[in-house]
Amino acid sequence: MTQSSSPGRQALELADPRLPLHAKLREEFIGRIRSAEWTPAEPIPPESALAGFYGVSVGTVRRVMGELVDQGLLERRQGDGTYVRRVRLDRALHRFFRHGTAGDTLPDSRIMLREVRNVEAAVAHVLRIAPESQVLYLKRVRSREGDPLLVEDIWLPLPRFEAIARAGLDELGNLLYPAYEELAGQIVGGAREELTVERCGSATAELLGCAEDEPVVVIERIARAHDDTPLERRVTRGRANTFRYRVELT
Amino acid sequence: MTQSSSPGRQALELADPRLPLHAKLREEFIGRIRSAEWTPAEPIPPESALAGFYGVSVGTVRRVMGELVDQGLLERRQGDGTYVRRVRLDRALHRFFRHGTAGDTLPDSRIMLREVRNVEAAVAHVLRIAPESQVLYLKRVRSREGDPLLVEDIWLPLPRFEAIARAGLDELGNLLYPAYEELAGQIVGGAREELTVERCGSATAELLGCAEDEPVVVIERIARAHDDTPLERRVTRGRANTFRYRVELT
DNA sequence: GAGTGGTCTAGACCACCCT
DNA sequence: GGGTGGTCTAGACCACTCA
Repeated sequence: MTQSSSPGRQALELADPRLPLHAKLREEFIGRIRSAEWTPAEPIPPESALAGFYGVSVGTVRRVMGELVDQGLLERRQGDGTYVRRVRLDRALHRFFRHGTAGDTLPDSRIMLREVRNVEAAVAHVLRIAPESQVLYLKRVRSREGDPLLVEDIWLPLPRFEAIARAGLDELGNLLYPAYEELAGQIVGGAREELTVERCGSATAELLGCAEDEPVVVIERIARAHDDTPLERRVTRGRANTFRYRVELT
Repeated sequence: MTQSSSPGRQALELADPRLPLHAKLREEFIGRIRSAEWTPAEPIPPESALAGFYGVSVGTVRRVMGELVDQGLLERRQGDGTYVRRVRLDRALHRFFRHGTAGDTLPDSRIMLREVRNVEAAVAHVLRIAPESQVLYLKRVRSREGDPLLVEDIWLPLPRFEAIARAGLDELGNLLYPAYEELAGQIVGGAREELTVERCGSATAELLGCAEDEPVVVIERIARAHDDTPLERRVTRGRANTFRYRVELT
């Protein structure tokens, strides 16, 4: 603590000096995640190394790590290391569409359309890209046991996702986010979803096999990188009578 | 640590001895909350006292307290004490009904009907009471700026909530949970909510001032005490086109 | 001013994963 | 066996709240 010129002390002073140590450390760690200096691909440095580097005790590092784990940014694996966590979509709203007796099996997905387009104004706005940009548009239908369950519209900014435009449709498979990471090097760090209800349009009605005025649940998602760059715009629709969302209040 | 006969050691051995100390302590503390030995009305004993009583270090007590705070069971007030937390309904689903330009102001509520009834089978089941029981039924309309926004059906088991049946309607006021605690001594510790969509029935349509086939969002709630006893069944309905629910995924 | 929770340290020992 | 995270201790000092 007398070594005021150690590298760690120096780095942490960038934050408000009135903040407690653990708060400064947290800012520091979040910065490394945002800047993609730490990625899910490999473990971050061990707690003892970080403590030494920043000139703080291991207990303080552990405390901050624990907070970031609780917050969902990091993931600890005992005996192995601590990793930046991949986004977990267990709680994504579309998982609350239920269909018949089907359990938690993943629906099959089929990409009906993939094309490069000029971006619509509303999509450009939420993706925070220029109005004259181009985007990759995907239309996808997810079904269970042959019955259509969900219809999805997906917009990806170009050229960031050019690899997805070029990839074979079989390479994209059932889950898109791993493909974003492996093919385009884009790591999704989080997402916001909004649920509304509307009456089914004719196009959606045909794909879902339902009446035109039947209520549908609409889930609008914006997925972002750890540094908050919008990565994907997605709108998912499914029949409202197959939807049941559960939440615990404490 | 050599005092194996201290009162604390004894008490903690009730749990699985292979469990780490902090896990046993957590079970112990949760037990005291469930049994209502600790209530929101007064602070729980200070950390130092608990550490002494159980024969563990303050750090271990602090760790467990922190976990219970994160989990929403406890609430710390620096310089004052630690309290059992009252349930927080900030995230209750009905708060995502939006109406015109109105901000976050609480809607006015009006109790249209209050009566003692024989319980319906479905309600008896979720309240876990006998099928021949009686319940207190409330019908409530919540409005903003004079426009009806939500219609609520509420069932409370008797005789547990007899005080609510006898109270003046003005004593119940806008918020029911404080009334449950103050008048009937029933402390709500948590709740589960489920969201579905249905078409508006004629009775609800009249109260909400909308068309009969218009989609409505239905929120079914079961509120429970800390010991898991079901306390309240509530069904809330509002027009689906005023509903927008937002969730962050991490 | 007394008592509470909040911060931070230093270090011992354990449990787990890898190769 | 060597390194990682996990548990637990003991104690110093600070910041806040309340009477």
